Amino acid sequence: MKEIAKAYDPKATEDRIYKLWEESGFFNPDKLPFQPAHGKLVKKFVTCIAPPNITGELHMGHALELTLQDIIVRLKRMQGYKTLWLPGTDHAGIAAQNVVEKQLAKEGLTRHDLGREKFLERMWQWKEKYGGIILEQLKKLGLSVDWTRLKFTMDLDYQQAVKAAFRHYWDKGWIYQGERVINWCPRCASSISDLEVNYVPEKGKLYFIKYGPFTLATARPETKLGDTALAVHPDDKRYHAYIGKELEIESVDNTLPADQPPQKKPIRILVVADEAVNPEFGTGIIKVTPAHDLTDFEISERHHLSLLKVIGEDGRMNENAGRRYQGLKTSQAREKIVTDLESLGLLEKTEEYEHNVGRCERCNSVIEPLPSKQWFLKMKELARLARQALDNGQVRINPARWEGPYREWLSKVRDWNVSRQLWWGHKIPIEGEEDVLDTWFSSALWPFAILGWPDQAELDYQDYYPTDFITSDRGILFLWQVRMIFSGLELTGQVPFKNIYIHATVLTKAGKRMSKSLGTGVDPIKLIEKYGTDALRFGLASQAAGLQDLRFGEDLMVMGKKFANKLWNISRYVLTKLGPDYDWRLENPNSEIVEKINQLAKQTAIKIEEYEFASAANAVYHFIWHEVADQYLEESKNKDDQGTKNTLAYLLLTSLKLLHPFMPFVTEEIYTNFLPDWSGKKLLIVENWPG
RNA sequence: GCGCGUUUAGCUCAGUGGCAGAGCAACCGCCCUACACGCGGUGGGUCGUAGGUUCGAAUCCUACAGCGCGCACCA
Repeated sequence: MKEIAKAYDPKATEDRIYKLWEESGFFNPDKLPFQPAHGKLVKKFVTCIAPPNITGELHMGHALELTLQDIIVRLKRMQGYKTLWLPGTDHAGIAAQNVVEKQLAKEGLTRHDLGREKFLERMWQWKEKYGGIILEQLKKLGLSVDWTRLKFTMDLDYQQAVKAAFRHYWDKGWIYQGERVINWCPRCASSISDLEVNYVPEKGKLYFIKYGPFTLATARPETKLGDTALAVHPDDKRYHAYIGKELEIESVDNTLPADQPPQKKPIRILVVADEAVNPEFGTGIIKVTPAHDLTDFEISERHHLSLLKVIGEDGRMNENAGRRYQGLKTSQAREKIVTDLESLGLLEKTEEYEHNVGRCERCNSVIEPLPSKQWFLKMKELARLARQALDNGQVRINPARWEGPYREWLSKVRDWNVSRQLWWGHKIPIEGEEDVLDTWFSSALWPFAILGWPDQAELDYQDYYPTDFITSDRGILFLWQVRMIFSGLELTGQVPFKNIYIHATVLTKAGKRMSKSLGTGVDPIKLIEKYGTDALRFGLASQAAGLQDLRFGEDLMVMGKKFANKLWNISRYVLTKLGPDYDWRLENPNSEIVEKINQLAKQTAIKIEEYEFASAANAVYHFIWHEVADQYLEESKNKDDQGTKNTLAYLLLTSLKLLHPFMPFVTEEIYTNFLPDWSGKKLLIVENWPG
């Protein structure tokens, strides 16, 4: 028997043990010592690594998510399931491109200076470097993923999947090109998704402008130049007489040069009735600027109004704004037109006002809604499929409270703008088309694209699709999970996974969001260096209770570290007590505490499967520490009979198994390196789950 | 505006109808040959507020408040 150190040392252990697992091949389900002949279901797990962030480092949210997933994966493997967890990275279109563009900016360059080809080379270099760092960090977390199947969303075979999916939608007639109002980021020079716009409250002004007989309130007077109608609520009696009429009103003459004094100009404008107008707000009448407001655009579609684009994709007023305003930034144009209206007596008053301004999630620029020629995917049928999957129980969301938002999102979803004016991504597979697809279009194919789809004869696809489970942060339920569900249903005829677990959000001790830019981020790798991976994993799991967000403090790490050490010393004691000649080939001994730990094993498995991680972790902690160590071990000190020895051996072995999903390193280290060899001993990672 | 979550010991949180719990922190005593990353012990809570249901409420219902979040609006 080897000499066992007095304290557990994660640093001397973790990398060595991880290598042992990798060399064993057991992360690969096809190489497991058991194959599914023994009648159990083939069980699969598939996940994607969330897109790398700016620095390419994992954050605490990843650490929690991946730990919980690995707990389930390891449990399932020990239960004898053929278990696959396939690692990979996402090319993260706009986010990744922005990072590299920022790098370039430091060198005084833009992507246009490099040209498309050179720029993409830079992107690939960046991907190799930071994608690689992320993958190393996954190993540090101890994740039991199958590295032989590593995927990237721009691998060649993945590109084939993207093309096949696009082709499928195209053949169905669901892809169309349209000049529609979308969220435009002038800095990224691309359309962005509704979900990537952050609305932040900002102080602004509300301008009350005279429109003939009415006074209208607007926060964006410069869009007045793009007005094509006025709108009131159909039930608003105040304005019944005007509905359907075309009014002649005074406006500002935008054809004059900027340096001349402003003059009035008569314009004609139609009044329409539309439900979208809130009669309570302001004067109950709105100006309709279809080109630069999403709501207005929808009103214009209902009433077949024309669309006048006055703001260009560079965020400046264009030729339609008239030569008086052309070329000005929207903020400058706003000042100018307010001054003009004021001197013409068309501005009634100005009020201070707090409203929400849409900003680009990636670069914080103010979003300009504007009409743009983009590719769209019709969502009606896809949304129906996704809703149906939840209704008929094909897919379950846990905690169930997320079902409401899921349904709500689907009921309101607009057609999906799938084109992006970026360089980094999947090119839209249409002749002569320069744009790329929204990152989420390819991410939506992940569970089946990684298994060989569209080639349905592919063995992995046949063996491992559909998958069973995915876990995720709440933030990407709509961006990702919903889209995987409808893509899976439409393209493969099956839900891509049966269960979604939405885990808690990791907050700072003060209850704030963890964010690198706010300086409230915590680096899990640093915690691992300080406390060990097992401590981090156990600390997180012991607080992962589902509904409640997790306020993170290092005391959790302390608890985990102490517990790993406690287990280590329980092992030292038991091994010393049993001595080198003890015969480990034994059946379950009969005793009360053996009954109890077997029960605990059953309960623990059930709790993990029901995502009761904290409850599972704490029950195991309490039992091992207080019942096994404080009571049984203490009592055993005065005993020397065979029954006690057998019980001690069984308790140790079972404790290692129970804790292995939570604390894989210390348990495997004790099992493989300190337990004597006996027939039937293998790696703990593929030991059978007790009970 | 609509909705969701949350409020329990100094801190972070379990506990979902039957005597208030854990970890950390605090205090007292212990290096007892597995572990001082430990052992034994102590103190500490009107379970957010008000009402209701019940033999019995931290737990179920209603209202209110604080904190957090989602969706919508954002003219």
